[in-house]
Amino acid sequence: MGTHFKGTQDQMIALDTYIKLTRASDSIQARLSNAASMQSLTISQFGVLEALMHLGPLSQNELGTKILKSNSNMTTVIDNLEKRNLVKRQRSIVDRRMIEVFLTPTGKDLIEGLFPHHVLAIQEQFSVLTTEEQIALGDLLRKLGRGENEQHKE
Amino acid sequence: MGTHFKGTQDQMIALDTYIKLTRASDSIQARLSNAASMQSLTISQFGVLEALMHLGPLSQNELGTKILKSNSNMTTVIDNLEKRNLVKRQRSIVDRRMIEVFLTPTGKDLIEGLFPHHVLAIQEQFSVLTTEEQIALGDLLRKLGRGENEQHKE
DNA sequence: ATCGAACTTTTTGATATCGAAATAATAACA
DNA sequence: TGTTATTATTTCGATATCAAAAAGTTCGAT
Repeated sequence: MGTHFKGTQDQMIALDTYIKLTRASDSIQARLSNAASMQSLTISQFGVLEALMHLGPLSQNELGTKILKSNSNMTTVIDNLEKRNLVKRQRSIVDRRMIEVFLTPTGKDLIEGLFPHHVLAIQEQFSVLTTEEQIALGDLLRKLGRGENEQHKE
Repeated sequence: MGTHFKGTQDQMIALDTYIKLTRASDSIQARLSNAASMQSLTISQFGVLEALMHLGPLSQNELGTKILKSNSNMTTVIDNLEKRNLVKRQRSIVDRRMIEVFLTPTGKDLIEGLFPHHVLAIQEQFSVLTTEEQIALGDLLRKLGRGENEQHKE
């Protein structure tokens, strides 16, 4: 147990697992960020391009929901993608509050070229685990991500 | 499988597990950031104060290693903690390249007051998993965080 | 038809985060 | 003893990230 904390057994295990979760996620993220498959895209930029590739044009709000980022952050990320001519904005005709974000041909080519390499990089990162371990891990993470125990409305 | 990607079975599982890892980590982080136990501290600020509380004075470089952040980032984080009088810098006498970072009395009181609540918040987040599940999860995450398969020097 | 609630995006101001280059100090070694 | 390599921190410029407030749009309910 890598901690200097003295509490109940239950607390120590939770704290230890939390530290491992953070470290594993940060480490994987850092390794993937440096991978050639990311070119000069950030994780969020990559996530936006990937969502547009798989799902077609989306509003900024929808994109934010997909990649778990705030709306104000989406404005910034889309700004930077637009500067590089990878996406285009277009006010929605049906609901003028929304802005539809599209891949440009350049953006489409880029993400379609990078994505397969990205998958290979991920596959390699996870190759330290067997298929069964990955599935078991995914199950535990899913429970954690959903976080069902919500009886704490302070 | 929540993905729109067609690849080998192995790739799809790795990609799916990767997405779950990212989402679980982001979700937990976001919930803890909003918890009362964080007061107005960021995750990194909290991590620095916690390390200093448990380990005593450390150099910025050591702190960066502990919380997995770059040296230049540590300069910024320590700057902001210093502004709020929670830590103090002092050039090391033995090696004048280093800066020792200390908790001020205010900083010490703050982190000692917050830490137990932080542990409770983490314990609650992880209570969706049994003790055995948390231990199993920790084992898988440890392997992943270490990332042994390093035969990819391009 | 209008008023107010709800929704989408932007702006603003603060902090985080990195890599690269600059600066300063120590260590290695010839 | 110099000279070079290494190490620790800072600065700079770019991007990310959030919450809160502002601005514009739509919707609901009268």
